[in-house]
Amino acid sequence: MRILHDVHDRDPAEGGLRGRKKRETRAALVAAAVRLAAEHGAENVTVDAISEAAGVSPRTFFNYFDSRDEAFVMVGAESSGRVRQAVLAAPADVPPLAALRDALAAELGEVEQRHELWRLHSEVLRRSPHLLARSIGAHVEDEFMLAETLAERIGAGSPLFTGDRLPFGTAEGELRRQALGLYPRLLAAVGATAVRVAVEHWCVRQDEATFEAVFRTVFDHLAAGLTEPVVPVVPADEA
Amino acid sequence: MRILHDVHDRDPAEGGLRGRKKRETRAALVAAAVRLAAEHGAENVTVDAISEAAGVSPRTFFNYFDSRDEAFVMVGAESSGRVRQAVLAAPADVPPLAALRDALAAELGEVEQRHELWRLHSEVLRRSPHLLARSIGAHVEDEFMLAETLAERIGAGSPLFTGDRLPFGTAEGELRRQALGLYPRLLAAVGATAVRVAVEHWCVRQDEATFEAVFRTVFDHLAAGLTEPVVPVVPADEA
DNA sequence: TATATTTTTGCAGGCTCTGCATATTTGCGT
DNA sequence: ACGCAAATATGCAGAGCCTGCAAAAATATA
Repeated sequence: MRILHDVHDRDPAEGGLRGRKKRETRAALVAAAVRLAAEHGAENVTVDAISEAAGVSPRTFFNYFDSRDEAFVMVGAESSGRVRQAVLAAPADVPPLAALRDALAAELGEVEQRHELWRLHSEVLRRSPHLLARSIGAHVEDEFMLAETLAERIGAGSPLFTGDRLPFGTAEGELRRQALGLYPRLLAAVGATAVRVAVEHWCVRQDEATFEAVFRTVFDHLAAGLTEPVVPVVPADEA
Repeated sequence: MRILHDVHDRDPAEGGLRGRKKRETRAALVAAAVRLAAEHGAENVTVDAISEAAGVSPRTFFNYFDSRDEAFVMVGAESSGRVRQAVLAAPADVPPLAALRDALAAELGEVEQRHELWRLHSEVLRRSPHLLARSIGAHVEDEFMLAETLAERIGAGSPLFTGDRLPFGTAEGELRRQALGLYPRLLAAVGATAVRVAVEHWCVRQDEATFEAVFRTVFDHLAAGLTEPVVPVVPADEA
């Protein structure tokens, strides 16, 4: 099922010493970047400082990221794959939107507790809206891979799904993108948007409602066709 | 009703020579940037080249944009305001989602013909996915202003709407953002996402359907609560 | 151990972006 | 028309971002 595109298409789950060290270095760079940004403000953190904190040379930094800002934003890199896996694993009779909702909820629930790095990350994004914009754009690629997975889940039978990293921005990536239906694409994009809105809204009003409640409300709105709510959202009679 | 925040909060519709020249310069820079990018590829266009083509100094470029990429992305700057105006002008009995759909459709219809610059712009975004990501993030601010307008339209009665440029990334902007309800925020974000998906899908399959058809299909999906379509979207029996 | 492949690193150099001082332009009252 | 005040444009210096290239170090393989 997997397609080898060229020499650079190595096994992403490489188990050898090489792959392990690469993952460690990437994680170390992200952690250093986020921690330094949380302390000094993102715009005051240089590539040299991040590299030194991670124990590599400044030149190596750019072997891992295309720009400095990317290091501040690549915190949820592994989440994308787990969400796609959960979408595929959902029972067959669950409608697509619900499958997506549950997959996202499960991932967000885990992520919320597991890594304390996420708190710092959201802190950094709040203090640097410039990075929030960057973060949204950075996940466009994830969004399209999710669309492929949803297409497979629905049974649109995309034979193009491979599970490997999408060569975003390449001619071949464009070809695969073309073959995708409109509905899965929309579902993936709206799902990502829903998560973003829920997170933003909750970050700003943490004391008014739990994240789960906000998240569920958002997807209720979507399932209701975005009709105007007659009662203010999250009414008291929910209990 | 308007709130003066500080010295920099000038009248955006300034009619004098100053305001006119500023708008002209900004438009000249955007046009030069897009044209050069369409010809040589965005990554091969320097700030010096853009500035020279627009007839200003390189230093002046950065008085108008925070980064070089911003000039490639600021093509639809005036659209945002017209959409908000159209949302407010919709008849009172039109549901929010439909009002938003019609406002966006009207603007997209005008934009599609008026400026030939848009063709070049989409060309540039296709050839530089890096800029597509940037573009999405760049319109987060527009999205929030739209949310404010939708809140006013719905009658949630946001007394915070002022119509002026939102001071994005400032403490005061955060405060205004907090006071906004979840539903208008979601509606604005999903609307922007819908436009993006429709444009992306249509750009890639221009020969299969008109943009209006794709756009209408997307909003039909939204109104239907994103349920799985039983028939492939845009079925033949539509005619 | 010897060889091939991959990754890291240093270095040179161009480009991006900012702060500051200065010159130019515009708004406005006289 | 003239002059003052405010806004804008410009030049310059300097820090930082990012890339290509070639050599060195680390890793895989035989």
